Amino acid sequence: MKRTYIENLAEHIGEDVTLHGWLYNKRSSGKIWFLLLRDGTGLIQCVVAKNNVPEGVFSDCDKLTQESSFRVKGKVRKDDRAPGGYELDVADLSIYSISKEYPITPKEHGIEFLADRRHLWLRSSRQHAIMRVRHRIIKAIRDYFDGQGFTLVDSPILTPNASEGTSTLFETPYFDLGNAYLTQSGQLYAEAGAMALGKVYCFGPTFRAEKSKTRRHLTEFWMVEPEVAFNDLNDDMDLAEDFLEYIVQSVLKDREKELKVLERNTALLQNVKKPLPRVTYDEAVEILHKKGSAFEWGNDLGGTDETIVSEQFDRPVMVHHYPAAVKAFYMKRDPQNPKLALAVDVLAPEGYGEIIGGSQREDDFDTLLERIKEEKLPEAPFEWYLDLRRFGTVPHAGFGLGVERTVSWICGLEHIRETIPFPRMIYRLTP
RNA sequence: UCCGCGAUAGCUCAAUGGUAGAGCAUGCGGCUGUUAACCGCAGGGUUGUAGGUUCGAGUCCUACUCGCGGAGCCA
Repeated sequence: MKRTYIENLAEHIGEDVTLHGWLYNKRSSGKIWFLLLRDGTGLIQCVVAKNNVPEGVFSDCDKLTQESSFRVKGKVRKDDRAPGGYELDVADLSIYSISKEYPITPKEHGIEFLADRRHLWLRSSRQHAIMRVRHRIIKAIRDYFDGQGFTLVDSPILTPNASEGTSTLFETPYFDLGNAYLTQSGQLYAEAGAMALGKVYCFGPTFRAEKSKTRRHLTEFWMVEPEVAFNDLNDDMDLAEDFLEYIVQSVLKDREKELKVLERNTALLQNVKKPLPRVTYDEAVEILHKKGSAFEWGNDLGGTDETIVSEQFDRPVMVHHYPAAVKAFYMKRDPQNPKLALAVDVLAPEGYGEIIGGSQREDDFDTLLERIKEEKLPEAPFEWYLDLRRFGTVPHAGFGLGVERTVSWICGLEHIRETIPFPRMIYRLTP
């Protein structure tokens, strides 16, 4: 008999099917077993009545422990008592493997215990839902750019230098060429791509060796970075808001069930539509002062400041024209006011903070060289980057979206460590 | 790096300085509609480590280890 998946059972009502999976939980009542089967696509309760199955099958049910694997044959029945709406009346069952003392019980566990068993924790319904949302977000990202005529130009992971100079990077010996560093951003390479192909994006893992110890940080995370030749800051913001709307609406449309498992208030996500509010850094500082903050002009917005600003809006807010001093060397200064950078951060609502950071890039050779010197960066590794300004430089802009922060926000999670299958944090390298 | 909190059964947690306990999980028994099922019985402990105070320390003190949360940095 051909295999059927739980997510497709609606098409098989009244039919005999064979399901393969793992035991999520079971209950018994003397001469009847209720086996909750998990197959990766969903959950279904299988009902085993002693009188309806061959000799031996009923006693096999007794041997099944949590996460034991088995296959089961039976008839699909619609049942309003079942959480999924369907049940399976079992005619036969055979065991693949008996699981011995599965550590993650259907009770509460501490975070360290679960993190140590991340490889098993992924089987639980909450983690299952998060991974499904994550996948849909990544698909939306690719669909969006592919559908807009962007070309994927992946940046290298091993790089000779820091792209922004400030962060602490992971270092590794590289043959006779000294040390290589794990990339913290593909942006500089994406700029080269944009000059070659016009509209590009890179999408891959990035690494930060900073000892950040918060619910918003990982040492290894995924970032998607579009870069567009001839775009200015306003074009950049237009792209960011259109992109974000597409991602959120795609998830709402295709992952309703998963968001329900996560008990996410989707009303707040429905709001994520164009246009997103745009405020200047100056206006953001005004908001902070109005709310009683002692924030000083010239500083970067901290986590708490971001939360106060984003609380004033019912959807993500774009903060632009930051003080140049707190932003990276490659960001273009505002011609109207050289103290400001043509930069934008998109802050997610509900305290989730910065999910996008972007800017128009410095396209003038002399100015860019000056910035590199100001930041005391070594010039040699940036020679290729300066070439982009030597040979047909044009205005261009782009941004980076942090995938895990986006997943965390859309799922409404407490901590970013649940957004990636195997999180890497300052004190966690395993499993 | 700095500040705060924590570590007791496999797990989640209780225990006024005076005999270390419960629920879940595990094992055995009962139940033909259970929904983190329920009922009965049983096994399960070097209280993170090392010192100290005390007649007596899970509890008080010191140091260390590990973890959690926050700051800084950032997506």
